[in-house]
Amino acid sequence: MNDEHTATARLLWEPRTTAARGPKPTLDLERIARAGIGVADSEGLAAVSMQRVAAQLGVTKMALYRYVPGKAELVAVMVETAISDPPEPVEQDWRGRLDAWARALAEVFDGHPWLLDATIGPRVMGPVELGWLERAVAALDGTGLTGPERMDAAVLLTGHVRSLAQQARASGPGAEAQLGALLAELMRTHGSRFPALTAALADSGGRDQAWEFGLRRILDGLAVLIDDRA
Amino acid sequence: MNDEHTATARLLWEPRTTAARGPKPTLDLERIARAGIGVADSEGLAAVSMQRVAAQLGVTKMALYRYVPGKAELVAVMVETAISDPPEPVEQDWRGRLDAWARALAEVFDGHPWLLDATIGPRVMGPVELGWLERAVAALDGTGLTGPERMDAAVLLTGHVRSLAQQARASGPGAEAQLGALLAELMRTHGSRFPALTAALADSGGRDQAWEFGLRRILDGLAVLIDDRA
DNA sequence: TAATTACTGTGTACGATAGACACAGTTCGA
DNA sequence: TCGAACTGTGTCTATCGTACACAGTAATTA
Repeated sequence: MNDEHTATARLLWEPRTTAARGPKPTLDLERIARAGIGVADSEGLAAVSMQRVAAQLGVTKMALYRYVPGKAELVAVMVETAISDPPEPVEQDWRGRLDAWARALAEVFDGHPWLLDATIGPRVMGPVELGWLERAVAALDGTGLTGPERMDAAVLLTGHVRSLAQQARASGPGAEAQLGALLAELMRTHGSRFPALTAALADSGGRDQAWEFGLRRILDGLAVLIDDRA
Repeated sequence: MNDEHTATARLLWEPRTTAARGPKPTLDLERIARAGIGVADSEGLAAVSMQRVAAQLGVTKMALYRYVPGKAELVAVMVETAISDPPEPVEQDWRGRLDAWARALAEVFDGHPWLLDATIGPRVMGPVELGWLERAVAALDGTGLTGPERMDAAVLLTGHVRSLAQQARASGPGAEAQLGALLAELMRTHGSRFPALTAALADSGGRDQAWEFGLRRILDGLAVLIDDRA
């Protein structure tokens, strides 16, 4: 029962207790998290090591273990810190609210691409992350959807944002753009094995609409259900 | 230019050349990949190390480097091998085809949960993986959608499948189910900060419909667009 | 047949990683 | 004033990916 998940939960949810005795701590959890975020932002999550973060703060790596049980928990705190608070709900209908929510979430992933790596797999959500979910569910209040349906809609939207953020990272600026050239090369050589793909890539009217396209489809699909309920 | 991505591309796309001279190889790429898949299936991607895979095959870890340039490429081959070929397209309308496609893809992720970890981030797709994309795009032939739109729809659907597979892993059977208990505990303590979530979880009619819910919403959204075109 | 050449798997070595543990210095409460 | 609680540090181990030299093997060539 007392495994790593509960340790993470305690770290993310329980209030920090200040030590009564002993020397003043040089650091605090927030500063450590920010240092880690700095490294991850500029060099990726793989570059985040205890050594690296500690060096950034002018301390030995072992000092960090006074604040964090292990690296996994450090990353969890980094995630919770990097996700800024969800935006204030806009005064519109459910569609406008969800639209704004999705765009704000996309901005978070855009600012910290490593969040995609750090938030994969089963894990404990912190209060800030749960706050985002709360906002999405709240945005659907008064639509006639049941509780589980509102949850499912939020999950669906989150999935789209994540998926497109990942896509953006692969085809975005920087050295990764070379991946596109590689794919083009492969399609030129083996294109005959993928006729539908070749055709689809050929008539490229306006590109990079995947984000708007998916968002509109999802909201349209929700609208069908909501209208049906009314 | 000659970086790791091109090495992966060569490994995945170019035909294997057999050595003219020298001792008979004890292994082949396929066996190595299967060994890695076996480890990943039972103990997760984190348990896949060169040592572990080599031991599984009765060889030293260094022997693997005769077949694979490095671990990253090994994982790429594992991915390409674990994703079985896409299913034969069913004889139905676009909606039936996409529906079947999505369910088949979900089964792949269900059988190899580590694929979620291994397919994150910018990377080179192999022929099998690209074959899946091809099938999804082909399923939308004759719908009046443009090429890019068909691509975007495929990406949207893939994102949903991935997202829900991840969700399933977190709340699925096994020791991870404890995460749900942890979340419930947190909601009991801090529930007042998340009123909409609390309400949504309270009136839980039928649970675990997120997969069907999302799929239906996406297909409905696509239907709106397709009908609009006609 | 003998020598050459290309390829195989192995053993050793190195740097980087996460983390356990003992220790000395620091601060507050008794 | 003394001891308890806490701090950051130095040392140590196990594990990881991988570079490199080496000896054995099989086909090609002389």
